[in-house]
Amino acid sequence: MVSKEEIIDFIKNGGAHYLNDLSIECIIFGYHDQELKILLGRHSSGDWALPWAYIKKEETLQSAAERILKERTSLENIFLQQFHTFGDSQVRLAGALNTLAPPEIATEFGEDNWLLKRKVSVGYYALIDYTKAEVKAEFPFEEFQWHSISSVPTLIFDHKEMLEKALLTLRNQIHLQPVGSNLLPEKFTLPEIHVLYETILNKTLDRRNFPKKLLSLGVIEKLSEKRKIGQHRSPFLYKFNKEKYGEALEEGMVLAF
Amino acid sequence: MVSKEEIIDFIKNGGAHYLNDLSIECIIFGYHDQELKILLGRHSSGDWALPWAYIKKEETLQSAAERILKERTSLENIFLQQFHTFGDSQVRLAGALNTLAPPEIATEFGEDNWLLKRKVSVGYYALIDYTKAEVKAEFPFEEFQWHSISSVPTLIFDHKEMLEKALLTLRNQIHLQPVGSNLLPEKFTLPEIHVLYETILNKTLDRRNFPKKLLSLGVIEKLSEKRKIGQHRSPFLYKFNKEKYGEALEEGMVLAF
DNA sequence: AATTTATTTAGTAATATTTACGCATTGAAA
DNA sequence: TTTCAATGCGTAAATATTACTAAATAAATT
Repeated sequence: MVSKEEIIDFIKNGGAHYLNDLSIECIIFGYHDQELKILLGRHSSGDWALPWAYIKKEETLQSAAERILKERTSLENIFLQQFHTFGDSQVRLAGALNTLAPPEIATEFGEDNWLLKRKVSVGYYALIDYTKAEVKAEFPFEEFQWHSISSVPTLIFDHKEMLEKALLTLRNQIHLQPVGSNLLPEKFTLPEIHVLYETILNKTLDRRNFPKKLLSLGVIEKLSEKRKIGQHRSPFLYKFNKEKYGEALEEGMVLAF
Repeated sequence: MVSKEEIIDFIKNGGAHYLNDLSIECIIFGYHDQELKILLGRHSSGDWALPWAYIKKEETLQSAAERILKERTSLENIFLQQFHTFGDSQVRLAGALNTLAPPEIATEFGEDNWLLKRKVSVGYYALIDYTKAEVKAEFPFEEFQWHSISSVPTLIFDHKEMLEKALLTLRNQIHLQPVGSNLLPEKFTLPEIHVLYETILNKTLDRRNFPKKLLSLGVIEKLSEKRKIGQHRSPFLYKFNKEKYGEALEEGMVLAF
């Protein structure tokens, strides 16, 4: 909970502590019920947005992104990737992007207030285990919610474009690095990872051929354990082979889907 | 040619015209004599660096990068790709990165001069036809020279890391998009494109199988024209199929090498 | 003029991977 | 007991990749 005095102080004096020309936006992907989801926050104005924050003058980009992530989800040591820096949209160039700094701020705090300056944004995306995230909001957000990427509400600023670019990057990256270790629980089924890949790639993959590919790489291993799913045959559980997965992340691979 | 007065004005008052927390660095790749080369500039201090500049407050990132490129090579409408934003190295955090602003500037122009502030850098790489570049220098550089990527001089700031990251990005990207259209002349030989790919990938590709791959994609086409190379069999010339090449850039492809 | 040298062209064959697809097993609901 | 549908477990054909040799070429050398 942030008091009004703290908000005013932030607006007036924050420019001395934060980089004035930059912000960080974080696209937080989770996976649940065979849907890729993103974490969105609602401003007090009612607008939905990606998680974002300013960068402290002495803070690295990476640690700033990690801070945002921890503040929103309570998670640490998770997969976090810088993907693009945005600064060219009209909304960013105009410098009128900040719901913290409505028009009246120009009269109350001066036209050269740091919040009225153009903000270039360094975009990161994170892949997290949905079940482990403890979502929490704080100023300037009132609440956060998970949304399926197939039903994203209207987003402010250029956040729609940012989300699209993050998805495109993830979609391309999937050919060069395996994905899933961060999004799935430790033990998962073939249908779960299958649908995850189909969701990211936005295409249909043959249910009988797809597992052969991952197994031939050695990034996943079959367990003897099964999961009861009700009135159908119980699927086997699988886990990631940390060593092979790590090698595939490190050295790259090229997978056509 | 920039006068001393202009330099002083730039140092004193540039902060009102340029983003204070950001710069742009440009890795300009060319290809010549079967070597990948980069364009480097020498500061008056003797240090070698990547081409870089500040971003005007009203300038988009893309047009700033295009401006740097045109100023250095006289070229327009060329392949230019943002690849990573850098800000976390000690040299950048310390804010002591600028050879324009040596220690005495803190006394002469004040410790809060815009040039002494930390600069986060948005990195772009360009792929240009070496034969078309008209290289020219201006303040703060004294001269520019092409260097083979296998014999790069010591670079200031974190420019070595930036170059490495650009190469890595290019190396990864080559699996998702064809490369060469920007680096090779309109007509080229198989050995030329073969060595280009080998140089970027840093691995050996079979001389007999490699062309079949590009031909099977349809991105290159064989001409009936040959190029005399002296005391050996004249190789055929090839050209890019603009349509197929454009499709491969647009829709992506996945090529293992 | 013949021979040499080395680059390039033009393949073939073996192997690996991908693609397409069907049938059997399973397990709760009907 | 039967039904339904998800999952497991394949096989076969098509395609791509990999490994590699020999022929053609063209100026230099003898």
